[in-house]
Amino acid sequence: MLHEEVVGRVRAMLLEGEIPPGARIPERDLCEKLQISRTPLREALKVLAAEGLVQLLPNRGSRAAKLTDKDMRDLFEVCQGLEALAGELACERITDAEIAAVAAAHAAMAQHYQDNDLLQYYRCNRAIHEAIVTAAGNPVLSGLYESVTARIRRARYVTPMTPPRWELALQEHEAILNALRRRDALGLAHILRTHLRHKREEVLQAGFAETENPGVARAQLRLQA
Amino acid sequence: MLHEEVVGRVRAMLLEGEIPPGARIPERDLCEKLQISRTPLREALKVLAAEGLVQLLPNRGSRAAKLTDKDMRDLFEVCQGLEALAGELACERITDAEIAAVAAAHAAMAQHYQDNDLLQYYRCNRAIHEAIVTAAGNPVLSGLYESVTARIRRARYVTPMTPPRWELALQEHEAILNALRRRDALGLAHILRTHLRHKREEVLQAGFAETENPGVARAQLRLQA
DNA sequence: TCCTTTATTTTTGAATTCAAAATGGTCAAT
DNA sequence: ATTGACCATTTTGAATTCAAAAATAAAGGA
Repeated sequence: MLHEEVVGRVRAMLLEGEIPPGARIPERDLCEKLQISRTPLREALKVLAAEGLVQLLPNRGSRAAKLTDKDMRDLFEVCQGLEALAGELACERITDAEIAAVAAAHAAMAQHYQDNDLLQYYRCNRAIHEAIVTAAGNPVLSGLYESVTARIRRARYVTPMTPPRWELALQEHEAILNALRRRDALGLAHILRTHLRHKREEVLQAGFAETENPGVARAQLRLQA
Repeated sequence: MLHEEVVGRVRAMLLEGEIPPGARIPERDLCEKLQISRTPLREALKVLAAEGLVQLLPNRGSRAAKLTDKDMRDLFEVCQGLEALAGELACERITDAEIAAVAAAHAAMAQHYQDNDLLQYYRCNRAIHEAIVTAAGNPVLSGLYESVTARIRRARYVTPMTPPRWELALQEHEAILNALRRRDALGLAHILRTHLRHKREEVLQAGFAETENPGVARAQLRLQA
């Protein structure tokens, strides 16, 4: 179905930053680029607006949602709560095979840490957290988590990780893995909460939200190109 | 804007049960009823599908989502987690005025309990929980909570409350209020979790009412004929 | 020169139209 | 009588069209 396809493509463009936060989205241009008519695109925009990725302005079109500092804090809080919940549920339901998968991802991540490969490290990190959420066996939870993390990821293109922070993160991950192995629900929930609080502090401290307009100007240019 | 209006109207129809779970939604009929063209209605249906209230079948139209037992359990689990998070946050941020409001609602609820007025009791109950979520001061959280509770509410039109259950619920609410007054975040989170687990047991045990699916009904009729 | 006002163009919101897929019904064949 | 193929009708998916609102450009006056 075309509709689903379009939602996916546009969502990807938003998450990849191809359409930067705050950028206006001229329907006609996007239609041309995607080779579709306006009808399915507009449907997709409404859906993405409901997801919080797009902002609709009455009679003035839509723009990519721009997150304020407060929005970011809120998203992190919720993400934290969802992960803690996922951890608790995962402890009840996770299989040995799934734990092994998490352990493998953790090992790979540690290796990337040694190699100082930040990008690959992030990939593994995300895989671990997603594996835990999946292990919770709750599609509703998975859906909300996906939605929230997508919005967060979109805002921070790059997080500068100081060495001590990085080391701490790794230690926390080790603790997470151990709690999972012990199937210690409360312990895991607690670790996940502090782990994410640390990440939040990192991101918020870095100051992701530039309120200047040059970014918007660039957005228009890139979209036309 | 028409689009928002339509989403709201159709969502209400779904939540009120005017469109029962599992029912097919013929676009043309609904357009006629709402006096609009198909375009805005279809946009609305896509949004509601993203919210989980409507199910889209490729080339076969849409139907009101029908929740399975598992879906219900998942929703409750998430709702539980969200409320616990809201409670923790509320303890940090709630004002004395807001606490007073919760206390008032609680008192009213206790009165309705005395009067055996289940409907009004539910109204107050919901108001209390929503007040706590609001007091968390996190719009992202509020949005997700709203979405999840809406889906839950849709499934259970009526929950048969046995007297002992009801009494227990009231006691738990008393404990919730006290924890709020003490601003005891961990305590409140714990109480909210058990409180909602009890409610979930109630609902799941009752076997939430399944309204008849027209398609199924017709199939059965033809079989008998 | 700058601001206000008006006309033109562009863009959005929603209805209509068109094509494709599915549904329902009829009729022949076994 | 039941099954299966074929055609008509309905319904959906997406493009196009039309109207209204906003943005832009232009002209006139202080």
